[in-house]
Amino acid sequence: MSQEILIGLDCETECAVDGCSGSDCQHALIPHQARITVVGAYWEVMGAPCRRVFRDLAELRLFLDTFPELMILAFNGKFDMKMLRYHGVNIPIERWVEDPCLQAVASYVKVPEDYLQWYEAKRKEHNKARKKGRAHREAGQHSLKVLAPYFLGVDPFWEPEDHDDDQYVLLDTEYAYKLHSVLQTMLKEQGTETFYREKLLPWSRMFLEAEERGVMLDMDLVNRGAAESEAMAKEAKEALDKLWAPAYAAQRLQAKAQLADQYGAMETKAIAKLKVSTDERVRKTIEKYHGLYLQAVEKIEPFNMGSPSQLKWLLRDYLGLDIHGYDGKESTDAEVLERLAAEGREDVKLLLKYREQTKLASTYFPAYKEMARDGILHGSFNLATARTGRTSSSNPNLQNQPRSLRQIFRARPGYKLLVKDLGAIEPTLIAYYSECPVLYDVLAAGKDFHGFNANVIFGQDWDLKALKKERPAERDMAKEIGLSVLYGAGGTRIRIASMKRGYHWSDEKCRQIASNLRAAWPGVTDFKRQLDAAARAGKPITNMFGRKRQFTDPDDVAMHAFNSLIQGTGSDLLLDGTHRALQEMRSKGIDAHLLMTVHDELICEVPEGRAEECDAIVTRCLTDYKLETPHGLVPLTVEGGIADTWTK
DNA sequence: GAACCACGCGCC
DNA sequence: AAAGGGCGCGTGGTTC
Repeated sequence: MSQEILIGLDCETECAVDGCSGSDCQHALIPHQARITVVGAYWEVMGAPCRRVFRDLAELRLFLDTFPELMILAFNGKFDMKMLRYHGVNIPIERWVEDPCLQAVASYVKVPEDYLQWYEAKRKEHNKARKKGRAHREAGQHSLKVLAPYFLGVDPFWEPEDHDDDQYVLLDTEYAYKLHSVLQTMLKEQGTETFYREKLLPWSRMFLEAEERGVMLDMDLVNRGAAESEAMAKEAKEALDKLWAPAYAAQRLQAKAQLADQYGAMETKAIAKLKVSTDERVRKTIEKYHGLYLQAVEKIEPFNMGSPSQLKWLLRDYLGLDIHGYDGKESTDAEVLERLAAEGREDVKLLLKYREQTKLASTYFPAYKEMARDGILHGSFNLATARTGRTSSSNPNLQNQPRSLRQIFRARPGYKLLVKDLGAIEPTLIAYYSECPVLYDVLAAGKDFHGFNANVIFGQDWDLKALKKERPAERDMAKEIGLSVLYGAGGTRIRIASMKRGYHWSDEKCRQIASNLRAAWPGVTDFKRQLDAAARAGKPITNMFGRKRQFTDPDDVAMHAFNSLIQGTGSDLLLDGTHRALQEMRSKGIDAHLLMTVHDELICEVPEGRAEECDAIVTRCLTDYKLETPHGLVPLTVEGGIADTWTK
């Protein structure tokens, strides 16, 4: 058997959409809207560098087929693999075995903040000097642009004007290849290599397949919904235009007066400057500036209710409304508008409706229409963006889809969607890490966590079993406040939550409630203190999956260490469980696919006939972690089930 | 015209 | 002592 050899590959892509001229065009990132211009390859034989450039993908395919001992190293390989596989180079995902980007994610030693800032300054300098070609975008802490100069000590490098330059693609590939061995040594020393190899890499492969599979949309619903939201937004706007016509007129008058002042001043100045001040010259000057004034009046923009600053003027200055939020700051956000609407402002109700519908009509429906190919939406999932270790999603972001639109996401014919989410995962993990006896008791005994908080907040001793039915409003408020305080919120947050519901509690009372809640979870408060101290001392914080994060700025620790640990662990637990479930389903010959994850939720597509079986496997894999504490195991729970669409 | 920022809002 | 955190995207508005 021939020995495996690592080969670094890097794809350069460009926008392949006819007539696209968008400056912030993302098409080069979307397989079916991109073209691969060139692929660079770099490897070493007995320490000697070998380089090769492929412009013909058939040639690359032949090359890879001919040398099966070549295993692939690629920086953010999910992207390159996706591009290559989409464009006909059918590389099995198992052949992608190294990814320096994921190594950098696993490493708790990061590129320092001041280096990033230095690089940022360099980048801006370069962009300014650039004559043509695309500007360089901000480089994140896990980008090759930053990692290579920092860890390899090479100069910052920039893409050439002609994008398929041989030298450039080879440089990229070589840096990725060399970065790999530097980081490999680092990860070994840190004890993070296993996390990289056994967790991040398999997860990234898992997302590669999820992205390739994509999720089916009900395009009839999309088209209907798009038309409907546009119509409703238009309707709300027209009604508002009528109600606010006097305000628009006033704004216009004000703008005209301002222009009159402005041009009047210019006119006076010009007349004063006249060398020969004949009546004729003066008359001409006046005519000139009056003409300019009239031109400017023509150009006065109509009132734009999409502009927060204009809205502020209308609501506050013209209508005389109080637009202070519960945090004391002026704003036109939903919180302020909802208060005004509750006070009976019909126009503000319409504005809220307008906002809601324009959000759908400008953000979500267009994305479905433009980004779905053949009715299938292929989002992208990123393991290297969120500092906590959560995944993020983009192009489009599948993790912020409005609940009201989720029926658009459907299972393919013959399949079902298996939608499962981890129940109260964050309180569960807080109980595990903090070993707080009270929190453990509430969760282990299946008591009502929010009801418990309601009693603390209202100073009552209500029956926990009956509270959900008898005092839903109080429980709902406790849900918001209790979780917030557990995550670190204070009195301000409580004031906001209570004022929203019509309470008028003093700052002092709110601070007292926050303090009472912290005292109600003594273990949590202690643990947070200890964790903060460790983080401030620069100690890397390790979670149960081997993910490590270090804080280098002691001032940045407040709340971050704790939230990062909890969020990151929740995310890791979901991904790990999902990955194991998929392996098991595949090993049983089930044609199951992951479609997406949303932090504590997964959506799989499973064959109709085996959906129950899959449900059982997923449920078991998500709950079989042993969350041991001195008081016993903290139970993990899973909710959700089998459906045709993404709804519960 | 491009880059950047603030705001607002969808989700967890 | 006090403090929620994490994302991506569209729009308006400013600046170079």
